[in-house]
Amino acid sequence: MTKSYEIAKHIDRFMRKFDAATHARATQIDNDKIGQLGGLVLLSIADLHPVSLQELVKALGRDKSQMTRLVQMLELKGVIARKPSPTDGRVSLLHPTEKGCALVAGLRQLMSEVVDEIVAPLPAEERDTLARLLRKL
Amino acid sequence: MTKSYEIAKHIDRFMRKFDAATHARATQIDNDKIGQLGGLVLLSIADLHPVSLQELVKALGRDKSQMTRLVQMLELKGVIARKPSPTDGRVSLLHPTEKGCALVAGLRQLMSEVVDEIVAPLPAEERDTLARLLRKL
DNA sequence: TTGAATGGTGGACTTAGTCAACTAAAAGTG
DNA sequence: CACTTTTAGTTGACTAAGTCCACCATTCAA
Repeated sequence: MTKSYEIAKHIDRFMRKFDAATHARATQIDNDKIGQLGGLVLLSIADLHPVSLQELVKALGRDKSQMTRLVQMLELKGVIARKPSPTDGRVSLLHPTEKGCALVAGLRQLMSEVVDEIVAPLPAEERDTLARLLRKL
Repeated sequence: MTKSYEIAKHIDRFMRKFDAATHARATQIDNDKIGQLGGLVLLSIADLHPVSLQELVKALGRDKSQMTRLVQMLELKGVIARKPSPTDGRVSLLHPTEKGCALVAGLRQLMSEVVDEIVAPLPAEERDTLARLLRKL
């Protein structure tokens, strides 16, 4: 019987490994220094655009004030832009710029590599299982 | 075919969920404000003691300077103590105090609850699979 | 139409994480 | 043995991430 709290440690180590691996490679591609989280936000915007700040907050589970500042930073660096929502005067809809799209392509590539690398010790079948389980949660 | 970088997002969401759940409950038990990471370190010390700082660094994948300060904080709060290693004049070996042990019991309980809760949507069999896969990585 | 809910912003703060410089005790090598 | 190199740990200074709260402006609902 596995002590259930051991899972927490496994997850923590897994995450650290992931962070370390992305961080190590990111310097080559992250010329604008949008950072780890900035990259994640950019990827989400690319996937969901046009998307509101609130939707990003829900998708990524971060605080809205944090998201405000991340989005401002991304806008400043010119990788995303916003235009006012036609139906709601409060929201602006976010979308990647051309520059942003180029970066997104690189990030996706990088992410895939890192994931593949970390998940390498698992046979293909178990890899799929892991992905499926994570998706379920 | 799942885009492999999607896994990264799943993992991120999973972690956020986990953090939120522990954070929400921790306030009830964490009277000394040792914090999220402090709790993790304390748990590791309880599992591995007597343990050196260096071993903790490896076990948790954090920076050694960060670990120094976390350990200092835990010592200050009286949940762990250190005694010099008899065989190596550089290292001090860490172990939980009585107070620390009591806290550890609570933390383990809390962790288990959170894990169980998050993993609840999975049937028991898949839960085991997930634990096994994480352990492999 | 007024009052509550929602989307977003800003300030101030705590916790995490990183990097480099530094001490002191091992450990390896001639 | 004297020497260099490693290793364990500490400190300072800094950046990134996360939290909490007060605050507008718009929209929605009684």
